[in-house]
Amino acid sequence: MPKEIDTSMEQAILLAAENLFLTKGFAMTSTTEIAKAAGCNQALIHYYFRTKEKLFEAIFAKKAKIFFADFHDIVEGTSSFEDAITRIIEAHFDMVRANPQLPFLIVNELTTNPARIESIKATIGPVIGSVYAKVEGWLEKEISRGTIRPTSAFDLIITVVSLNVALFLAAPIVRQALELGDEDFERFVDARRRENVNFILKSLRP
Amino acid sequence: MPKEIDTSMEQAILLAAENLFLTKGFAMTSTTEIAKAAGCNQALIHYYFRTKEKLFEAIFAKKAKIFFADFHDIVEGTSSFEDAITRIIEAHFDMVRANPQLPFLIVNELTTNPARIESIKATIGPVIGSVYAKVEGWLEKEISRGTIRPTSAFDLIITVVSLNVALFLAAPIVRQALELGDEDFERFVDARRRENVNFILKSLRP
DNA sequence: ATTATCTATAGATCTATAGATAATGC
DNA sequence: ATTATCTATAGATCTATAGATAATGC
Repeated sequence: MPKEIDTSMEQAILLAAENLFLTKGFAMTSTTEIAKAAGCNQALIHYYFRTKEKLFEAIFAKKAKIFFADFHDIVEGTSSFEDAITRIIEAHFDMVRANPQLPFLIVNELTTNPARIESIKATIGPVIGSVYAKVEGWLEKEISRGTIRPTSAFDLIITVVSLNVALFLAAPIVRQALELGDEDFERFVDARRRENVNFILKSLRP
Repeated sequence: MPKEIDTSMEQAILLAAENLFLTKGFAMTSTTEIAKAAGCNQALIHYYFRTKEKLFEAIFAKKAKIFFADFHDIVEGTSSFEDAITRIIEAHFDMVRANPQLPFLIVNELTTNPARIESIKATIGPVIGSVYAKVEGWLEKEISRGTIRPTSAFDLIITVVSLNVALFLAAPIVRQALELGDEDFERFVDARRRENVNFILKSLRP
């Protein structure tokens, strides 16, 4: 027996707000617009969330957590180093691909409102810390074995995230500039997924 | 005899608007705010630029051109391939570093207002095309010589831009999360400049 | 005379709240 | 009784324009 879908208006507001914030950012989205998309009047948003800011924070915290987490599961069950690195790059890539507007939202809101960084630090700090420790352990072992060149976990992680995230930040631009249809665009993304893995593995050779 | 600095109010408005748009984006900046920063009243902005949108476009077109251009000069006077690639990566990096908020503005405005992409395509298209052709020529020669592994100019360019730009998009976040002071941050940026070049050169080995 | 700058204001938002009414749970 | 939803509106913007005044160039 599947759980009933929550059709409460509170959920409808959250969903509508999520979509709008993701595509237009905080400043460009009005509560009137959210209400219209959710199918209620504008006052109800304040009944449930008190302010637009609080509504945003509820969504942002949840989304940021999704974006930065999910690694614990991936990092488990490693075989060879190459395999482990490949899987972690691909997992990160797939997560960004499943939430393609999220990097934009995160960059946008953390840049324009730095105070938010502190508030999500407590949530995501431990996750990043644990991934970092794991990657560092792998690297040290492989470097001492001579199977890869000396590299810091810090630089490797920044490189992975940069390559994966930049693609989706630039996606709307690349897509329109190159006039790619849906299929062409998917092919392009697939190719870059392989290329990112390839690039990183090649760069790690001793 | 140095040329007189243009102290006209029109220039003051452009400058003030540039700073504000770069740090806060289009939507979050009001014309009242711009006027205050420029030292005039809000009506004068409309006297010179008619609408806030047109003022933004004047700034955006100029900045986007700076950002995408500047390569012609760099690409000239090449020696070895490795040297040429190194210089082009570093030149791009330095350009982003000199305009660290620009990637944010470009991503922000081209994502929320895709119509703008068309309008800057004519300006930057030729620049990119010429860089692309040059890089492609280099790659073909080196690949046939066996000095680098097979790679497309397209992928290489995307990789360079991704690594260089992502750093500055994430800079405010990284900086606050890691609690870096000005000096620490500069060291971090310098290290990444070397690492980006290093990473790309290593990845190109046959 | 022409151009630059100002004051004042219209008209269109937008967020948030007060207070009325409808729906729900005991 | 309590919770959910609505209507109406206050108060604070914000962009853009009209029309007055000051500065400049001939």
